[in-house]
Amino acid sequence: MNRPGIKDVAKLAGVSVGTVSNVINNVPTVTPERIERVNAAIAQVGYVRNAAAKTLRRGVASAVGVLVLDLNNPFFMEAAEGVTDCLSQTESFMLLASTQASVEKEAELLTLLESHAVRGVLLSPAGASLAAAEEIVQRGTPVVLFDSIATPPTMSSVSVDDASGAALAMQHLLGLGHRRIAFLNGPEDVHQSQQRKRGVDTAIARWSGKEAQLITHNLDSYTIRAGAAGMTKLLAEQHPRPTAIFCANDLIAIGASMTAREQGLRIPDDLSIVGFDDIALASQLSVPLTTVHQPMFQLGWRAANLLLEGAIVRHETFSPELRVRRSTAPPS
Amino acid sequence: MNRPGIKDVAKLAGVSVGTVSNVINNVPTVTPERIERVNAAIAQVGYVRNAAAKTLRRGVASAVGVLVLDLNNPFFMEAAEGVTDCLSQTESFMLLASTQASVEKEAELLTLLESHAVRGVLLSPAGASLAAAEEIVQRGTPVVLFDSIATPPTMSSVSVDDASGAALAMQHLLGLGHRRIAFLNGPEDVHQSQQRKRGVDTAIARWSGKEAQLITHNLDSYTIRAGAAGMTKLLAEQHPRPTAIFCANDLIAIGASMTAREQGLRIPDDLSIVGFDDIALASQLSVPLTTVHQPMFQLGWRAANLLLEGAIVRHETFSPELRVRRSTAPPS
DNA sequence: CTGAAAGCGCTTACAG
DNA sequence: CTGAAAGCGCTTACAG
Repeated sequence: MNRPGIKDVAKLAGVSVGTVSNVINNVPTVTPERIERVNAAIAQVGYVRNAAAKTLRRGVASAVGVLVLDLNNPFFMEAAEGVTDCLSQTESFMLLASTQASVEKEAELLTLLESHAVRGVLLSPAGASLAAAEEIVQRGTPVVLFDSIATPPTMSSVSVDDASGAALAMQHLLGLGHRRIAFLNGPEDVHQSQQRKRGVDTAIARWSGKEAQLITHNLDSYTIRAGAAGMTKLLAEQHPRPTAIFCANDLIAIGASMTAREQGLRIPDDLSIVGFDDIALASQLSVPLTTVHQPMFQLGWRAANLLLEGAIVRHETFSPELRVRRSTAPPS
Repeated sequence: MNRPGIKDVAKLAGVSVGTVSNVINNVPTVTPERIERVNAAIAQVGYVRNAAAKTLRRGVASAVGVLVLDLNNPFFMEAAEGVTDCLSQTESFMLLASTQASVEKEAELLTLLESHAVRGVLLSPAGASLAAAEEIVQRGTPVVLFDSIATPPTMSSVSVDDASGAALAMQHLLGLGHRRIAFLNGPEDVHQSQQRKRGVDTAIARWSGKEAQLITHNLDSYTIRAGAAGMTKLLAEQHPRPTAIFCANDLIAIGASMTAREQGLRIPDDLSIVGFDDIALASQLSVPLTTVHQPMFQLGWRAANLLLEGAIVRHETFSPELRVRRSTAPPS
C-alpha cells in the first residue's frame, strides 16, 4: 500500500495529472467545477504532495536554513521566531540547526543545506572566516549573515549596533548624575564586547558635564557566575565604590546584582545597574532591570525577508533601545 | 551554469553514473582505483549531491522532524541537543519547528513533515488529542511522543516521572527535618502540575516520622513573577511561616527566593528552597539551587533513538534526580 | 565489479 | 482550458 500520488488523484477525479498539479499550485486557468472535483479526490484518497519530487523538478526547495551558534541561547530563539513569522506568509518554512560555534560543523551544515536546495541560509557565523559560506554562495545558494560584523559584497547582513546601545546605557547613567561608573564587559576577543566598549568610551568622551570616571573589567564569560565574581572583585578593589554599573549583558547584570544584595547594597538606592539584551528574565526580576533591548525578533524577520527578496546585497543595522525600569536611579 | 550533477562527475572520471552513486553511498564493490578517480572528480567539479533526487528515489528522507511547543523553552532546546547528538551518528539530521502550543499549527507542521518524507517525527503534543499525529502514523510516518502522558498503542513515547521527582524533593526536605513545608505549584490544569502534586502528597503520606504540615498554592504560571507573588502571599498569610518551600519549577523558585531575600530572610538559614527542572541558571545563582534534575538531553536522545530503531512501540519513563546544592539545610 | 536503463512523483512547456 | 509527454538527478535491480 503505497502512499497515493498525483496519478491516483487524477484517475479518481477523471482529469490529467497536469490538471491536478495546476489545482495544487493554484494555477488560475482551471475551471471551478474541476477544482472541486480534484479537491474532493485529494481528500478522499488522503493525498499528501511529495515535497522531494516538487523540489527536484523546481530546482529549489521551499525551506530556508537557519544556522545558529547555540539553540539554548534565547536571542537566537527569539530571532528564530521572527524568521518563522516572516516565512509563515509564504509557503516556506525554517530548517533550524546549531553549529555549536564550530567552524567545521558550520561547513558541514552549510553543505547539507545546499544539498537540500534551500532557498537560502541565515547564518550566524562561528568564526571570522566566511570561506564555507562564500563557497555555497558562489554555487548559487544565497546567504544572509546574522549578528555578524562582516559586510562582504556577496552576502546581505543584519546586525545590531552594539556601540550605540552601549552608549545609550552610559548616557542614561551619566544623565542620572552618576560620575563613578563601572563597566563589566564580556571577554575581550568577542566582537560584541569590543563594540560595546567602543560605545561606552564614546559616551564618556562626549559627556560634556563634570568629568566622569570609568572602571572597566573584562569578564571571562557572559554568565551570571562571571557577573557575580566581577562584582565581588569590584567591591573589594574600588573605594569609594562606583554608584552605577553597566553590564555587557543581562546575565552579568543579574550576577552582579545578586552579589551586591548579599553585600547589603540596595538597588537602585545604593547602586544602579544596567544590563544589555533584554532577555525575558530582565523584566521579571524582583527589581526589574533597566537594559538595552535588542530587537531580535525583527532582526530574524528582516533577515528572512532579505533572503526572500533575494537579488541585491544589503547591509542593515538595527538600533537597540534603552528600556528604563527600576534598577536605575540618581546616586544618593 | 547549472550545478554539477552525478553525470558530470561520471563523465570526468570516465565511469558510469551508477559507479559514482556507488562511491557516494560507500557500496563496497567499487575498486579502490575507481573510488579515488571518482572522488577526485567530485572535488574538481564541486559536486554536491541533490538530496531531493535521493529522497524521491529512496522514498524516505534522511531528516527527522522535531515539533516542540516553544523554541524559547530551554527544556526543549536541551532535548533538541540530545536529538542532534543521537542523529549525528547516523546520516540523519533534525528539522526543528515550533507549534507554538497550537493544535492547528501542529497539524499543519505534521503534514509538512510528512510531505517531506521524514523518517519520523518527535512530537511534544500541543493538546490532548493525538488525531493529527495518528493520521500520519496511519499513512506510514512514525511518531514518537515527547514529554506527554499519553501512551497510545501506535506511537512510542518518552517522558519524565514528575510524581517521583516531586516526591524526591519532599523526601529531601522532610529528611532535613522540615515539618512545615509550602508547595508552590504551577497551574492546576497542566498535567505536570497534577503529577507533581501527586508526588508531593505521596511523599507526605509515606512519611513515617513526626507529622508534617503542607501548604499548597497553585500559581497561574511557571514564571519568576508568579513565584515572587506566591511567596509574598505565603509570608503574609502563614504564621508561623514555613521553614521550607518546594517550587514546581526553577523559575518559581527564583522568584520566591528573591522575595524572601527582600523580606530579610536568608537562604538556606531561614528558609530552604527546592526547585524543579535544573535549568542552567539554577546552578549559577548566588546561592546555587537544590532542584530536581530532568534528563532532557537523554530524553531527546532516546526519543530520536526509538525513532531510528523503528518497529516496536515502546513507552519509556525517565527518573528525575535530586541535585542537592546550597539552598537547602536543616531548619534552624 | 561495472554499465545501461528504468523509474521515483512531480512540474512545465507544448500542442490542440 | 486541458492533456500527453519530457525530464529534474538520483538509486537500484538487472544483465554481462
